[in-house]
Amino acid sequence: MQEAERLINDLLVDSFNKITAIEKNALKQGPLNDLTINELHAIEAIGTKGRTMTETAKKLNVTVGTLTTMVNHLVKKEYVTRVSDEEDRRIVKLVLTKKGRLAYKLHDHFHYGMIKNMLSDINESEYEILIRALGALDRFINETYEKI
Amino acid sequence: MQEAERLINDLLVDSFNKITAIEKNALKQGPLNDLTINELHAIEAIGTKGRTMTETAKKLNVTVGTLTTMVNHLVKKEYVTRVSDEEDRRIVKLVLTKKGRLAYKLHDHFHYGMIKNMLSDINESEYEILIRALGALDRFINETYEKI
DNA sequence: AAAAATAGTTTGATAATCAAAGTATAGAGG
DNA sequence: CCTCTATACTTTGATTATCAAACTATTTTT
Repeated sequence: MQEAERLINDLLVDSFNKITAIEKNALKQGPLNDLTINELHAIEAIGTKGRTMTETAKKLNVTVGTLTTMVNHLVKKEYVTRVSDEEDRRIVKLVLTKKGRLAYKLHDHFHYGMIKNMLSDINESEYEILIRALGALDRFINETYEKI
Repeated sequence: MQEAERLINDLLVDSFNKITAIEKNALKQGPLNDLTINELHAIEAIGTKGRTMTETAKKLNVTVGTLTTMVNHLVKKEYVTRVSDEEDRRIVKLVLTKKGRLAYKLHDHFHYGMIKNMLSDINESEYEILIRALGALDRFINETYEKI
């Protein structure tokens, strides 16, 4: 690998691993310690507006079957409810309970702190450029991703 | 979360999720399809120079016990050998076999292609800002990580 | 020499995951 | 309106990933 590419690659891989570790640790210490990291990510994926099983599974990159068991746990722990669609009764909409929305907010806050720190070196006017750079990354990834 | 921070956060989270999915898929299709994604990452962590159990486990953010079972599989599949240290016989050094080094190279190549493509859409000024942002992210992450 | 520390492994339990089969509902074509 | 096909989800059976705690072997400290 070339020098610059290797640097960026290693920064990304290493950062990602460490973010996961930090997140896991924060979870274990904090008030949401009855959740696993994957369950928390499921809550994140369901979001404040709710999502169907298929949508959520796609966002998490797991099969719908895998999501079913995760949702079973989340329902038992009272973070999520299943609401069946009146129009099309095959569809299950996942909705966060009050407890679920609180978990969402706490996790959101955690991420916000991380990003704010990350951006502390970058001034207001450079935001736009960074967003453009990340947008390019996102476009490339989506292109590749859609081919899967 | 503020607007800009949320956007950057979502772009990053989404990108990482998709990179993982792309990687998993590439693995399943390619010549290394007897490896799971975690085993491949273990090979990546062991690296060309080899690493002890403790070092490797730390790099992967798993317990040494978890790593033991992964290494058992990798030894059975002939990607890794255990070499015990002559000086201190408690220490096990993990070393890639020829097959393991090939897997390492292939995975490395895959990452390189991804990063190269990702950067091809990004112009000079964006590139610089991206590196600064990643550097800041890395510093912040390491600071936080060390406290765990 | 005994005690404490360190490096790994094993064990027992739980969580994560998938592919494939199964259930229920909706839509399309005759 | 019936049948066939497609879609949305759940269940099942199996494998993999993971941890904490107990255990083994070796080294270091006292």
